Amino acid sequence: MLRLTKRTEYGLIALVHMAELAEARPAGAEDEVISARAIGDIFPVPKRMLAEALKHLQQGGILESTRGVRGGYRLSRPADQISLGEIVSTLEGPPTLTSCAGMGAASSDGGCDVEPVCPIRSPLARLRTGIWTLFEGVTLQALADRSADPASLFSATG
Amino acid sequence: MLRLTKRTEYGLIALVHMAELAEARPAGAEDEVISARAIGDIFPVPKRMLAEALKHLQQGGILESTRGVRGGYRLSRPADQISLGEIVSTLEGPPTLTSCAGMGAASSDGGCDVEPVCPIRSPLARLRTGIWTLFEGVTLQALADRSADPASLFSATG
DNA sequence: CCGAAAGAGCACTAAAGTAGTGCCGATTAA
DNA sequence: TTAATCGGCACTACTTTAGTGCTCTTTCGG
Repeated sequence: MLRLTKRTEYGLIALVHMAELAEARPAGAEDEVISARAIGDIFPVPKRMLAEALKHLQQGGILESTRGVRGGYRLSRPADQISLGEIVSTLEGPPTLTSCAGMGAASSDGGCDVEPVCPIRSPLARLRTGIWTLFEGVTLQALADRSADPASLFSATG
Repeated sequence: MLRLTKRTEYGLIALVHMAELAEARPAGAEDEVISARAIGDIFPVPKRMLAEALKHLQQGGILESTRGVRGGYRLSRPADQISLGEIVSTLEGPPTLTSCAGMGAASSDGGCDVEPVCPIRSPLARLRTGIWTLFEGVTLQALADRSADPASLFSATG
């Protein structure tokens, strides 16, 4: 029922924490990293799941990793250039809303029987775009800025 | 991953169809009903699932039912007074986005361990409100009006 | 009264998705 | 060399979802 997965939650928690770290960091220390273990010590979440989320975020280009002792992760870009849409899309795929989302009209995709007469396909696709726009309009920076006016979460749509 | 259930899809298909029927109906025939079987004959969906969805919609006050031979369902209100939010909420509960949504700060709800230090609870709650606002802003009328300007799906936010 | 059509309720199975864990390999600083 | 760390594969258990079966109740029409 329109719920994010735990892996996404854990990834978001870690990302917000990393954004806050980056904010507080002195100039010249931009390449400082934090390990999955260190994050797991701060937040009471299953460490392995957290590591899974971080791995996916690295694969998606949101995090950069350094291996070996004193290795860890850091944001690949400033937090205001990372959208919630990109994060969610990386961790669990784009929101589909319906099972037929993303399918062409071709039947070769093994898709929806209703498609030829479906009265909701098109409007729901538009709704999905609306939701997606919300996600794209929220930056990691906005998520991490806890002192901000609640209304400022959405950069564009307000 | 942010997907509606099949039951919700089937319910929406039926509702849109019923809205179109109501639109085309002559004055004085407002209490005309359509049976679950008849809808299932039109759209290639599992008839029992469709019936489940209609039953829930009746329980939620969106549909009215007439039992017995020549019984069936009809919208309990004009289509422009039924929001997508109400429909989705009836068929699968309100969107929660996170597992901790809707929980108070009390620990008695068996809730989230992270809550005391969770950095994403509050912003995600706001995001959830944003999504919910989208759903509330779409009426069954707008869903059913296929000739309309695509931009008019959302009555308020545009 | 009887039978058929229709909704209402309950319970069940099977498939899919999610949460979480185990294990081991590769890399790198000390 | 060792230990910390990321990286990849696979596996189990649990929950949700999809779909079906059966029976009861209501109501129209004969």
